[in-house]
Amino acid sequence: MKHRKKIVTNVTIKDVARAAGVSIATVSRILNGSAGVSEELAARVAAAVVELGYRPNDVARALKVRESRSIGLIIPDIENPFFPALVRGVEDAARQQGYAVILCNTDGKLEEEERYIRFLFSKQVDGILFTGGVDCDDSLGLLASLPIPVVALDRRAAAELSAVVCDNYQGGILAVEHLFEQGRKRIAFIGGPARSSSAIDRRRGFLDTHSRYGVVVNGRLMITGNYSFDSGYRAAVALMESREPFDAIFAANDMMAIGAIEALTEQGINIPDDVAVVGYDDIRMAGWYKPALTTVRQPVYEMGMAAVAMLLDQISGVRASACEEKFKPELIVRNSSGGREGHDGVSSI
Amino acid sequence: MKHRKKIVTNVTIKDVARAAGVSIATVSRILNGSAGVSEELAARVAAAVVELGYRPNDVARALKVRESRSIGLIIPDIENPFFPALVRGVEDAARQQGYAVILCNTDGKLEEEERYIRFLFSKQVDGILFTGGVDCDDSLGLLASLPIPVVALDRRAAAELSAVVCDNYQGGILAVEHLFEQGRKRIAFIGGPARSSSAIDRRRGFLDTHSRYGVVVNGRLMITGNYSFDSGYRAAVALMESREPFDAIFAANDMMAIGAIEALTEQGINIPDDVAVVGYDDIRMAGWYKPALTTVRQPVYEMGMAAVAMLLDQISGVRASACEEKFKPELIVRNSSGGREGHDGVSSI
DNA sequence: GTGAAAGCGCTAACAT
DNA sequence: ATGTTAGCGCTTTCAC
Repeated sequence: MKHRKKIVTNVTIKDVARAAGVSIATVSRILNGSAGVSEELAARVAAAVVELGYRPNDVARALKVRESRSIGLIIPDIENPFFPALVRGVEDAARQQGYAVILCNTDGKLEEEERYIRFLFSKQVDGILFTGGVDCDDSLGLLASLPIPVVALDRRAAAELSAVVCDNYQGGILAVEHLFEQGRKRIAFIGGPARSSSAIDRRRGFLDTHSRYGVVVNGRLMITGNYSFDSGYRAAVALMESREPFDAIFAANDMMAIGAIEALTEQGINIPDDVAVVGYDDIRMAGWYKPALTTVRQPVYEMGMAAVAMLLDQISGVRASACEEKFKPELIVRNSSGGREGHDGVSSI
Repeated sequence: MKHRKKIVTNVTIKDVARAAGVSIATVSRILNGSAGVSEELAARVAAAVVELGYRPNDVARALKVRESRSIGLIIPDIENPFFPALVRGVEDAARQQGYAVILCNTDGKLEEEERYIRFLFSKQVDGILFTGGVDCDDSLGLLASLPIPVVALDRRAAAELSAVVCDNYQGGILAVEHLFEQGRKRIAFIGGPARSSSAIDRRRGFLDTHSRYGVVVNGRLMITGNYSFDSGYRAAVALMESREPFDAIFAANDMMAIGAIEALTEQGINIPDDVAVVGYDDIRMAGWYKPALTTVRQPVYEMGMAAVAMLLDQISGVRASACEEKFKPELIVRNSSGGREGHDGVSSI
């Protein structure tokens, strides 16, 4: 461990100016790379800076220039395996531009969302990245009322807000087409919360693909879950108890798919021989699970990065109007659907 | 969506004062709940606040009182399944006290750690929660040189820093005792990075328990990994190639345990009949994996909360000197070690 | 009980 | 090219 002087009192731009024998304006100019400063003074100031261990006070700067170089990131729950990659994408992009990201977990609760929105506003964040819960319309209204750029993540653009999403409709199509190609005809659907835009779009993809293939959907094979393991488990139990025959399940996320598989397996039903299962998201566990889960991948990390880029464009005024960036989902075929990829070993990690 | 007025210009304490017909000092007193303000003025100010939609500017307050009510949280990688629960614990505790948390991913790289430490210092965070990489001694030195409270997380307290840890030595003991109780005698060890304090302590628990049971350790059964799935996989391959007989593996984290099981299973080795496996951490996947993983759980969420409590104590000056809080690990018996818990279904979720 | 005023550390006119 | 100064929004003495 290198020895370092303990900094006791915060050293300010004033101290640097005194030490270098210049005015604070000159120090500020040099620090900010403004043009028109002599080599000599620049050197003297630079020396004083390292000598004193000076670091600019960002909150003073923020107060002066009305820009905190920080953004808020509101998500339901970092412990939900869908979010870490998203957060990492956001953080990487933000850091690259010198922005701090303040993380906010709301559990999708409206009151927490609004609490955090106000909190972030007080903190003077330059923008907010928002992934709300199912009933986030009120929050979106509050966001729209604030004079801060906002981009919605993984939620369809509402009102005049920008958004970064993945094409959930297309994802639903991908899943069902794959199942049809495997020769499955009676596909059960375990959906997400009724009002969630992602859930709605995936469901629409499911239904439309059936029409397009001329297959009639059995409504009793459609169940609504809430994206949790438990709801997937319960959905599969309900499916079995209904005694409606089915040879496949498309679950609107991986957690529910895994929950369903657990329930099915406990009853001696073989995956994929008896029932093929396709999930959604391609969370990390999907590749390790037995059977390895066929799923629809969203480029979550990239979406996080894109959202930051869009937000910063808005902050800097490059982009004024609301816009939507839509990513393409990708079908990842593994064992649970009986796809031909076969055993999914270490190579998939 | 409720209708809300779009706030165009930021309204300041001055506007509120004018609207309420009082001085800004009075507004400030009322907002901060200072004693000695008349009911009447308080009401008038409160009315003006809602009328104008006023929200205090935290960065001005921070500049004035030299306290930003934000803390930095430095971790290697939020995508590592160990960290989400930690981060959530930190965030929940921080929010409860009105603190914002700035998330920083370093990938355990020294340069990123130092970059972020300086960044956070400039941002005037009131304290830093630090989980460094393997070689974080330099970072710890830098941290110690700053006039900001710091608590190390999941790392043994170095220098004069406070720390929140889990008893890794005890965890190692738990794992090995369990394996001995299952009648296993030839236990392989897949350890973490040589200089990581957690890895060292778990290893020490492994070794000491052997001595205590009078079992001599076969050095060729001890392999060093880096906490990744791949390194666990490779370790198991090396173990098999060594042709040393072994009937159990204690891996210093769950990812390596799972990697090892994949490698073993591919060679037709049955878990737990041929080889019992115990992991460490109890990441979420451990309960879902097949076979469900016996592991040593750390109370990660609680550790995150405790770290915030300790940090805030230090910030407020309640606690001046460095201290260490050590949590107890817990053995979670599942199928991979042949423990008697039997099938681990939905109940474990 | 209330107000006037100083000043936190910085940037950006403006003046020289 | 460099210095002087006002002021960002707030809290907090200090007077009254």
